[in-house]
Amino acid sequence: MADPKTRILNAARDIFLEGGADSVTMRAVAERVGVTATALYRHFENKEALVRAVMSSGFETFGGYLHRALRGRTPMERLRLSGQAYLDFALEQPELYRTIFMTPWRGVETKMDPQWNATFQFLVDRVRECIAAGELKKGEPADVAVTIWAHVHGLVSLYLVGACNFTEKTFRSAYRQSVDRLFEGLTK
Amino acid sequence: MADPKTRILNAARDIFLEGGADSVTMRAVAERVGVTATALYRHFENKEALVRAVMSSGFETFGGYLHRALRGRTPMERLRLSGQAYLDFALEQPELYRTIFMTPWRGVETKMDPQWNATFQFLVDRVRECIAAGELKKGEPADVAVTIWAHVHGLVSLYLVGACNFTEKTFRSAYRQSVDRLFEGLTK
DNA sequence: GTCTATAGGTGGATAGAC
DNA sequence: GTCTATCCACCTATAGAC
Repeated sequence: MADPKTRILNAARDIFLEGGADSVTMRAVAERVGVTATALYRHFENKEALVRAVMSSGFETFGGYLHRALRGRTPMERLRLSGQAYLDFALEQPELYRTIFMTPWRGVETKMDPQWNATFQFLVDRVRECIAAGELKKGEPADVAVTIWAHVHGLVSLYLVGACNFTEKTFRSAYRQSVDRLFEGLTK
Repeated sequence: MADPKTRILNAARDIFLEGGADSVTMRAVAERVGVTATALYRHFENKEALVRAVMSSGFETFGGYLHRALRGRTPMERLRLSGQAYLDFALEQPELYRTIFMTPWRGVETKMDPQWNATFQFLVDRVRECIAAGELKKGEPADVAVTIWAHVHGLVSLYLVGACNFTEKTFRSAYRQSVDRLFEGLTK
């Protein structure tokens, strides 16, 4: 924690989580660390580099959530846990979720593309093994994965944008119900 | 068109559609109209009022798209056309779609709430008449409506955020395919 | 590594003349 | 209704002393 660069990164991440991307300014980050804004430039080339570092660490956080799903013992349980992890991440880290999944990526995309692909690939793998096990209808795993991802993302993002006047608890139940409805069509 | 207020509103809307909400500044709008920034304050109390007017007109545009769906002759056709209209709006007015459906509404919500509710109610009505006609499984219309809305919104917003490397054409086909998959579970 | 001083930019908003 | 002049707030970033 003595490492100045780490302290800056953590401060930037905290500010980001509290107030969104716009509230991350060199001044604000510096103030929280307890230095002046110019000091930051010793550790990050410019603001964009700092924000990129914050996002990258956020993506790793997301990856950690997803990874838990691999504890499941059967393909279907791993798929179900993936949906659970996705929901948990969205509700526990809404600002991160918003930035990763609800904001157009201008300029930064090349840097983040591998992480995006890895995420999607994870879901495709979960779907593929369910199809192989005969638990899901036959079909192109990537297509089915898009359907599932879009569905859970749609639910989550409508909730986060404030479209439904749900409390978190009622939303969790609506989420489960809606995903179940989708799976009625996907299973048989 | 002689009406200065209308000219200002149109200029603001154009700038908004071209560059998103952030690019709407009093200076930029004034320049396009051909006046100075201070002149705008004769017609709009402040920037927020101007942006609110832009959003409100955007919502009416969306309403126009949806309204076309009522031309359908059967409940199911009206529901199908609603999905079509939603997709058309998203692809033809992406900046508007992003703002209405993908941006958290801080402060402005009270003003827009009625329009939000009207939109959701429209979909609930389409679902209800399909259930009544026996075309959709029995269930709470509002719940089913959320499922459908979330699904199409999820597809559209993943596309708009750049998550899938689809062209518009391949996306339209993926959209149709995914919605069909959902309806396999909803119909029977 | 961090500071002070400072340059240079964008944006919202008001006062008062015309 | 529109202008000029102006203020204020806030931002990124650099130069050079310590």
